[in-house]
Amino acid sequence: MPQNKGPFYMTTAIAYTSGKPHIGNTYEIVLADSIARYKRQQGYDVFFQTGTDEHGQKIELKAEEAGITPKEFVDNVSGEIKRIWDLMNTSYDKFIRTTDEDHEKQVQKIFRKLYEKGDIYKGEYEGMYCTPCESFFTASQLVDGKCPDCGRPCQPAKEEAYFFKMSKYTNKLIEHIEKHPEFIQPESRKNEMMNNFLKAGLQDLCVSRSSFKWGIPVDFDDRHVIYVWIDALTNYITGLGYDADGGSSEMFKKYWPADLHLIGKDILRFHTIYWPIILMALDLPLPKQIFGHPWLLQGDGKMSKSKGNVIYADDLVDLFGVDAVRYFVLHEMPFENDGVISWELLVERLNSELANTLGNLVNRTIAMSDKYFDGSVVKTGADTTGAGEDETGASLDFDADLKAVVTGTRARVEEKMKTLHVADAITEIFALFKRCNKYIDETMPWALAKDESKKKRLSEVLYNLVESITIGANLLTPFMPETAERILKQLNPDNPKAEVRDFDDLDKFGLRESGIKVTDKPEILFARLDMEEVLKKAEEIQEAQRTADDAAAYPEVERKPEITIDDFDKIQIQVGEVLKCEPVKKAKKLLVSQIRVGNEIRQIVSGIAAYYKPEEMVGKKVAVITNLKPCKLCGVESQGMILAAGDDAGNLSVMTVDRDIISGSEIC
RNA sequence: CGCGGGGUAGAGCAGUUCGGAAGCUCGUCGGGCUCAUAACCCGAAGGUCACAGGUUCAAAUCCUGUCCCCGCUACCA
Repeated sequence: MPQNKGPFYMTTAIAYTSGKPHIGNTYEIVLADSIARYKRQQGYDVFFQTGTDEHGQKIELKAEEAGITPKEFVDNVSGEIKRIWDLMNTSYDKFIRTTDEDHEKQVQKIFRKLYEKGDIYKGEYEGMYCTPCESFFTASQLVDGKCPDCGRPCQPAKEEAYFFKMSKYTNKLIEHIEKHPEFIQPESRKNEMMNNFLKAGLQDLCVSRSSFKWGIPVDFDDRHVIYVWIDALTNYITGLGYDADGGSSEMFKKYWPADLHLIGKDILRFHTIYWPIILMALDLPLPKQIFGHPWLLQGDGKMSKSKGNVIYADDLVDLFGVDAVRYFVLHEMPFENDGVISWELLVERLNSELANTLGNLVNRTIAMSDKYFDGSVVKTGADTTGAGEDETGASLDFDADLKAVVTGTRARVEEKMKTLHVADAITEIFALFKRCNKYIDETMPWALAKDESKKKRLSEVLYNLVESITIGANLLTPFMPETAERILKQLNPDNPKAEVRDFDDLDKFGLRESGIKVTDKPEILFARLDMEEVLKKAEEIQEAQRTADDAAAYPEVERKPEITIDDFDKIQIQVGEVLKCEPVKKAKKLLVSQIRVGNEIRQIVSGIAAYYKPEEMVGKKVAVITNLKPCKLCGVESQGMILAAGDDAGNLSVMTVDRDIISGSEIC
């Protein structure tokens, strides 16, 4: 056993249970798993936690649509997520659910503790309120002065809510981040957080909701449920057995603070600002590192169900196998930038790296051992030491060169993994396998086999190969555990465990016992796949998705309550002619138009810059709401609103009149 | 003048900290080999290192300016 290097606690984000995770979500758990396995291999006492985040209004609504209780809904989805995590062969030690009883209990205690401490206070949430939705929105969330969810008008209102005093801890957090440059990774993300939030000053955070019920109630005020921040983020400590009243478990004492929170770059703010501040308020040490990984994106445009191009892990596993999918997502992801996945790329990688380089190497090595020595790989000592150089000056000491590459790989992998450059670490391991292929070419075992006097040399060559592959397979274990195991099993079918090495020994050459037999039935590790066949199957999968989601191809619009003609009559819509249109400075999405409505000229700001060029707008006769209260957007006054239709796929069309009609005409 | 990242061969990327012969993987072409999964090995072609200036014996790398892409932030009445 390797020596114990101490505890190592790492987590992934907990997945939100609103639907089945696609391959992009799955990437995170595989990345985390490879790190966890690697750390274990190095000798750390790893605790690896993942799980699901199950509360909130969205889930309440989805459950209602499905006609089941929220709990039934999240049980389903959480089960599905866990199934996919298991399918990907991930070695988490704990799968926490925010609906777990002990988690809920602790969250209530934490909330109470912070309240008693004065860091959470009861205040008034001021904002725009949508009565039917029972929801508050900030002025900036409103869409044309109306509820962004249902589109009905909102009124300014106040409501009781609990707030967390973020501002109290801002300076302390800034100090911490500056003192610990490794705290937020990659570094570019750190700058975003510092510049966009911390230096600008933090507002107090609203940590309760009374607009929905599906959450953990505040135990001393059950009209409120605890909002996501304290509910979800605290899973990292409740999962270990933290107790706000001082009765924390031994596990907690051993593993906290976490060594690594692995999360998507989209939720960095919550993990690098809110979470550390919550911990400070609880007088707990901060996690050592938060790594915001990039995203795995679809090659051909954005993933959407209606396009039928969502890639799910289980479809990929069916076609390629678990380790090929693991290899792909781990190896194809750049460190800071988003990576791309497509069926074509998968096939290409599988064929060239997994089948050709690795699979074929193992196969040919075993085949030769069987053919020439009946599988018995004996170390004879007939090496190339002192072989000198060829006429071009290149070394003929192939063995020394091979061994140098093989034994040096561990250090190179360590170097890359130190900074979580997983893809680069894998590249190093494959360089080892490539070197083996080259060694075969250099030594030409088939030629040695023809000369009885070179039998000893041939045996040594095969031993060196088997030993090199053994080391490579051991290094590969964290990333492709199943494959590594299959390789070792073929190299020593009677006692594969004997070939599992301590990490510390992976820079030593020659530990394999001489004379062990390799398998006499080599199996194909990765079969080459035919691109056309795969694409055909991919098309079938996509077709099935489209069919299943035909209904979803049309936008789902939430029904608004019935209104009378009098209600409608309150809104004045008129035809307006766009005279002039230009971008709003300092705003990417806004255009400001001068619009003739009858005999007056209105200035109207619209969020359509992504869809229309200013010159395209000029001359259009559009529908304009003319009795909307004026307001300022990005410092520019808007006196009304242009009507437009938008769909989920990101298309937008302004409403125009289809015959010539004079500007100012009323629309009703 | 909001903040940050990026623009290097057909594709995907490294190299920029600290200037010193432009590299890796895939693809293409040519050769070698036949143990092996039409696999493996070697070689070649292919780049004004976004653009324009500057510093230097020497710039992908440092400085100045410009253009383009992508995040984050804000405004989507």
